[in-house]
Parts: sequence; structure tokens; C-alpha cells
Amino acid sequence: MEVYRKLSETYGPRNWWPGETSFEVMVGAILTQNTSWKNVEKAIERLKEKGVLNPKGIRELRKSTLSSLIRSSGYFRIKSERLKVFVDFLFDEYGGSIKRMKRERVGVLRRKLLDVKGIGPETADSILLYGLKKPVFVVDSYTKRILSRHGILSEKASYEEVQNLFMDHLPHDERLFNEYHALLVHLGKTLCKKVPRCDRCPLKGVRWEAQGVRRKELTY
DNA sequence: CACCAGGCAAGTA
DNA sequence: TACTTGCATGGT
Repeated sequence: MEVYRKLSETYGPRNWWPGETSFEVMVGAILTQNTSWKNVEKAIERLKEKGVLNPKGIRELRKSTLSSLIRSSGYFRIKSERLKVFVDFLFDEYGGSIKRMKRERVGVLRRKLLDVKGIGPETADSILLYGLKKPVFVVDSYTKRILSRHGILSEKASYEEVQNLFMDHLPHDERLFNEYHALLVHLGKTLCKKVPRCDRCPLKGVRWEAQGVRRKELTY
């Protein structure tokens, strides 16, 4: 928790996830796979202009048309297929209603999402946390990198392993998980890159013991 | 020019 | 299970 407090007081509220509706957040979660958010924003904007940024709109678009609208987000052929498969799932399971989807038990919904082709653990958890406000911790490459740089975990620890490290030792609070992950991404983007800038890192000297990890002084 | 960005699935051994 | 490759645009 000391890590969270430090990041929070340094960077302040990150206001994640940008998006006017739950569905918009879910679409963003798929489009941002291995892609910069900037490129996704343009695609989201084009979908809005066309008035199709809703379950019915995506469902009724031709795949080729959808591809052209989301071109800026990269992997556009694969992602148009993934959006199609996702909205089909939404209609098959919940009649196209996000509200009904939200009523599903988290554990059940997570497993169902993981069965959807094109939705892996990070996308599923982003949909749950940022789209539906469920208390699920999202792990991404920055999270892994930061933890491994600090010697907490191996660089190739499994997704669940990293996720459990947080969820086993933090209160299951949606707002905390939201802010914590957003802060880790911000730190990753600004300082914890391939060539790290540890001299400016706000976590210099901070301990992770509140994570349930044995005391470990960070060394820079 | 190279490298990266808020991953995932499919193929191979 | 563990590794490799394809997917693609746009910014630095």
C-alpha cells in the first residue's frame, strides 16, 4: 500500500478509463491490444461520428466497413473480427444489454469472456474493471516490468500469479484497483521503459511489504 | 532507419 | 508446457 500511496501522491488521479459509456470502454479495451491509445482514440472517434459505437451499431456493420473505420488502431482485420465476435457474444448471452451483462457474477463472466476468441486475460479484466466497475485487478506489461525490475517477481511470471499478488493483499475495492493500475501504467510509460530512468522514480526507497512480499529494500 | 505501443491466437517442438 | 510468429497503424 505504501507503493500505491507514493504513486498516488506523486501523480494524482489518472481518471481512467476515458469513455462515455461502458460499451465504449469495452471496445477500447479490444482496440488497444498492443497498440498506443492515441491510435485507438481516432478509431473510437470515427465510430462515434458514424453513430455505430453501440452494440447494435457494431453488430449491423459489415466487417469490411468496420475494418476501414478502425484502421488507425492497427491490426484492423483481426480487430474488426474480434469486435464482431464480442458483440455476438453480448447478444447471445445478454440480449445485447450491458446492464444484463453487469448482473452476471464476476467469476462466471470472467470465464465466459476468456472463452471469447480475441479476449485474453488483460482484455477480459479491463472490461470487468473499467467497463463494468467490478473489483478485478488488471495486469499489463508495465505492471510486470515494474515488479520484475524491483525483484518482486520473475519477468515471466504468469498473468494470474501477478494478479494474485495484488488481489491477495489488497482490499477488493474497484476504485483502488482502477487507480492503482492506471498509476502503474503511467509510471511505466514515463520512467520504467526499456531504458529506465530510476533516478527520477518516485518509488526509490519505497518498500513493497504491504503487498505481502517479504521486506525488500529497493536498490537503485 | 529501427523501435515501440494499455495482446492474443495459432503453430511448432 | 514453452517458445515463435503474424497481425498493422502511427509516433519518436
